[in-house]
Amino acid sequence: MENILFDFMSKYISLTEEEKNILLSLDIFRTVKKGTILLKEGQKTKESYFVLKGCIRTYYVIDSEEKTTGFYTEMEALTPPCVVSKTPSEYYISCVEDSIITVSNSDMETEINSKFPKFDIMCKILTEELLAKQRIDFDEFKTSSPEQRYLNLLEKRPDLIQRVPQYQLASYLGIKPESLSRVRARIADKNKG
Amino acid sequence: MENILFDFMSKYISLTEEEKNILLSLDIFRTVKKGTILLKEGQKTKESYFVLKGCIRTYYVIDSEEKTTGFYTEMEALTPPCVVSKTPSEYYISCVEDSIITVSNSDMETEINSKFPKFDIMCKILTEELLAKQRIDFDEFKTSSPEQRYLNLLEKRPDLIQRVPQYQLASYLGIKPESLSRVRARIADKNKG
DNA sequence: GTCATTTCTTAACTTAAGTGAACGAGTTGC
DNA sequence: GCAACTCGTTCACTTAAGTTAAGAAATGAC
Repeated sequence: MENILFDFMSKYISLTEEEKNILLSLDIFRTVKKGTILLKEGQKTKESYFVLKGCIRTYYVIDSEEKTTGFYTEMEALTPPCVVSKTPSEYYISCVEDSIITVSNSDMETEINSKFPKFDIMCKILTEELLAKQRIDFDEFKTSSPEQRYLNLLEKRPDLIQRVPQYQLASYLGIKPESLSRVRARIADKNKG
Repeated sequence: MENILFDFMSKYISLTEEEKNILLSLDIFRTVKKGTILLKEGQKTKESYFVLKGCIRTYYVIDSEEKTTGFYTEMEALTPPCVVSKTPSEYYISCVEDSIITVSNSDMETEINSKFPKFDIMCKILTEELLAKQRIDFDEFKTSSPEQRYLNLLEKRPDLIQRVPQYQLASYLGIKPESLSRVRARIADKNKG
């Protein structure tokens, strides 16, 4: 379990055994059951998450309807905007599957960053990469139709379509579940002839 | 002109006269005419932009149609994703209005950051804030209809609707110019009675 | 296993966005 | 001034998404 995290980190920085031990002593690993709610709307938190195994999602409740806006799977990190803005959360975070994650809080990160410049450098690189990736995702979303977005997802994250309920995928694609059903039917038709 | 930048920076860090002079010596200020293209598709660059006055936009050309995905106005910074990924740019950047901007390259930033830890801290805060803000913008986009998105823009960036051509706003809202015309007509109707 | 609940699909209908074309207002160039 | 262009709007028509409702399929609880 720990090795998954260290392997990931080794892509960005090299870690000594001592540094690894300090990370381990922080007791950040958690196993969470499917359906567990990690964060609720209105709640304040300083916690960030990193998914080692499984899948978590972010969703809003608008007019008593769930609107899923993000899925985080293996090797993906999530720092809720409310941690940065220091305001109550606008959305929920819950586990789509039984998952293994790390949970760290921002005070803890500040302390580690000051002790280990390496760690700080890694965070900076990760944040910049994430910003660029998210910018591109948003651009793709804006410039394509629901059907194109579904096909795009099928190509880039085919696993999501298998492991996540359709109604959650629908709002992730910016449409209603009924529309997603039709999109899928339309595509299946085309592939037949 | 310089003071606009220093005032902005002073919200995050305090600068000595010496530090200000070093920044000035880098010769990063540019005035650019409306229509100037700062970056072309396929081009490689290490440049980041910060708008002191005016407006620049990012757009893709897809099937020989412009798709505008972002506008950057006073006190907004833009580091193209291609600078982070070190690949050719997927989009264009051009000036919507005569503008005053700063142009800095990533080597320069690396050097300043290593000399002035303060600057590095500011960059980190800015990047994290931007990531959170962008995440929320994307979520709002996904969870709302074209009409709601237009109303949202009217509330949050009313200036944009005045200073930017409608056809550029349309793709920014994820729709065609004809649809934006209808949305506007619909809203005007509602306000009459 | 059965029952209850949740999730997915289908259908009929409504509403809005995409498409192709035309028109007028406003610019720009010469 | 006039022609050429750009831009925004409108229209008629097509296509697709939203809505409401019903039922089938899958899942979970016991």
